[in-house]
Amino acid sequence: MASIRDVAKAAGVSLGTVSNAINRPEVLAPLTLRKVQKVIEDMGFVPNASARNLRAGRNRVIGLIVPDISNPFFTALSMGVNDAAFAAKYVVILCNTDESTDKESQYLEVLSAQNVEGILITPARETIRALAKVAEKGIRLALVDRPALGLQACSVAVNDSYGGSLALTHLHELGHRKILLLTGSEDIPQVADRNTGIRESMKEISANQLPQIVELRLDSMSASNAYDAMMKKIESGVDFTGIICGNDLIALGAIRALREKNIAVPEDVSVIGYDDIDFAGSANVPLTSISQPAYELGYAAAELIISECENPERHVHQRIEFQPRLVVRSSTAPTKSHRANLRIS
Amino acid sequence: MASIRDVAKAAGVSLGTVSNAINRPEVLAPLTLRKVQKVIEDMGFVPNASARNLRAGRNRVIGLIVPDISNPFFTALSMGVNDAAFAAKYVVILCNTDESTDKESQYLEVLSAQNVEGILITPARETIRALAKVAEKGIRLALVDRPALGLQACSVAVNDSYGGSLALTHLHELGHRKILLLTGSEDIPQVADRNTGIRESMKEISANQLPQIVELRLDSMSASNAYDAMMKKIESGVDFTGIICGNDLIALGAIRALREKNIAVPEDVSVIGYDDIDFAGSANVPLTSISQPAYELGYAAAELIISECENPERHVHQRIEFQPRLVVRSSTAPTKSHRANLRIS
DNA sequence: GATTCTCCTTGAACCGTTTTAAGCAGTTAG
DNA sequence: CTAACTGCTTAAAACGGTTCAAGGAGAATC
Repeated sequence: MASIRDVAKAAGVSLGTVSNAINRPEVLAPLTLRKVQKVIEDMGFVPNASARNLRAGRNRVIGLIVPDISNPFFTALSMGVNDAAFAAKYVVILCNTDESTDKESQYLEVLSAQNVEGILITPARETIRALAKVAEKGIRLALVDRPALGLQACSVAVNDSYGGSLALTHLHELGHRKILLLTGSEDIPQVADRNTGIRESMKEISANQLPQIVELRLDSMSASNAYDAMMKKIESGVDFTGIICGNDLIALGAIRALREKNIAVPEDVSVIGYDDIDFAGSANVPLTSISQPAYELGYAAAELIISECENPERHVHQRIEFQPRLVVRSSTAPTKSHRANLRIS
Repeated sequence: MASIRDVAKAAGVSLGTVSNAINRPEVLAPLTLRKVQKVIEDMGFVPNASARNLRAGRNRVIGLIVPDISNPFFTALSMGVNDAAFAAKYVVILCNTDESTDKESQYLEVLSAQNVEGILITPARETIRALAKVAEKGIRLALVDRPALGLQACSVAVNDSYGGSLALTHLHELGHRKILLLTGSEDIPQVADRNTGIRESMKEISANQLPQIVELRLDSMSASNAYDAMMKKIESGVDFTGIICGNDLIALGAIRALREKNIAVPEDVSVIGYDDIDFAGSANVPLTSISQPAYELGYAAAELIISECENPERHVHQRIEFQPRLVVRSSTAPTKSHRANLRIS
């Protein structure tokens, strides 16, 4: 491996001059510059990042910690992060926690040992303490899809409360009065926020139209888990006409269970997902969902943290909020009685 | 940020002793060891990875370069890599090339500047030269889903030729004699290998049953691209009863186009995908597909390269090959004439 | 009591950069 | 003619670890 010394020797200049050729070409005499550049080119010299980082205290690496990369929402998000990082010549270490707080804190430690410049994280649960510890070490943080809750950090999020409200309002307008909420643990802030949104929009509904809501919490927000839970639920009776799901994967799992039990979607039961993943449109029953700009979320978050890294003193923490959007497809429909009512009126 | 010198001073020992406490605890007197460990604990000291790497030439980082992380096949693969790396206390830098050779070589350079210990790559096209250059710099390589072609490197792959053969044989057995091959550029080795497999199994078919194959090559193996191409193709006439797709996303895009043109799948046209992504089962028309053990592929590849990094002298390059598997769902069916024949006989 | 052996600990060299103060040659100003 | 300045280049000091030869203190051997 060629080092800067080898280049210097080959070019007949001092090592400092080579360094200048790389980092501050403007201070060199044009002739020297060209000579050195040629040698660099010829030898295929690439500066050693570790040495560089050691000296400069920077390494152009950021970490991204997500709960489940196989969830297309996070895949899209991570692509946004990667692209923004690439554009700024940064590199991303991807960490997948499987929604385990244990793995999350282990990754936090690994990343801090790696001396990454910043960490983008979608905390699985309440892990403020572990985060605060990392922040103490001078590693910059940005929270993705989650408010900064007292931490000195940027955050990028989707207005989940509004998203929950969108879902409920949609089902309500279609006449649904018995709604199943199929979601994850309330420890997950997004889940909690959406529930808040749902409750808030309940307040705006007149008492005689008030829907009744039953909650079913899943340990893990995966399709297979949702399928299992749903199968059980159906066996113990279908006392709902609409389902609001914590994400699209849950919705897909639920729909699979409903179909197997010969319950038609959306004729018998309407299902609404969340995230609007790429597949939502080409699913079995094309999914009505709440669309979140996942890629943009990731891109914005990466830009934020990189700008903080590049310019720490000028940086002010900020919160960027994206608005979710209702995408109506075929998995939701008016209830039978609602259709009848419409016909009458 | 505390350095090893601060720890040494606080513990009243030399800096070398602290280093030993961290890396070779067995050489220290138990008393000294405990004393130093306590100080490390108290100060929350974390060794600087750059300095460590600079000196030791190791950093427990590997790079993973994939053409399209939003493709669930690669998402699963990357989870396998991540999990294997995590288990070995390694960390993964994920690079997504969008199938661009340009981006690929840029990432190769970035990773080599970062001094990663190894690179796992699924080359988008023929990029042996760029790879050889990296290998020259002493960075270990392993090829994923692709043979090592003359490079001194491990490789992990699925028997693509057999996969192609599976697909063709399946359609052939269902009576299909006019088959559309909807795939990516033949520059992509996987594509080429599957085509080879298809050709080989053609040889085993008696001449009077020989299917006729038309190829349609896509620039990019995405659903939307397949949709567009398929729409055009249909408009110029449907002279096929079966489609073999380069991957499941292509299959989904194609099916969407077929449905929009009121061509029933599988009644009018059978479609077979490749990869058997999670979503294949809950698609619009549950997809018949060739299943590849993506997660295992990634896991095996990461284990291979990590073992090479840990034990370079004892390591011998090897090639692990997984076998694909046909998963029959609802997107393929016998042709009408084949059904008639069956009834007669 | 001197010599050898063990077991720990230490000091110093080194990894490959960036950075800064100093040096040098030629120009300009006084 | 000297002094100050300009424009480049250079040597040397970090950065924070790892590693290894060498040293020191006891214990064991002769």
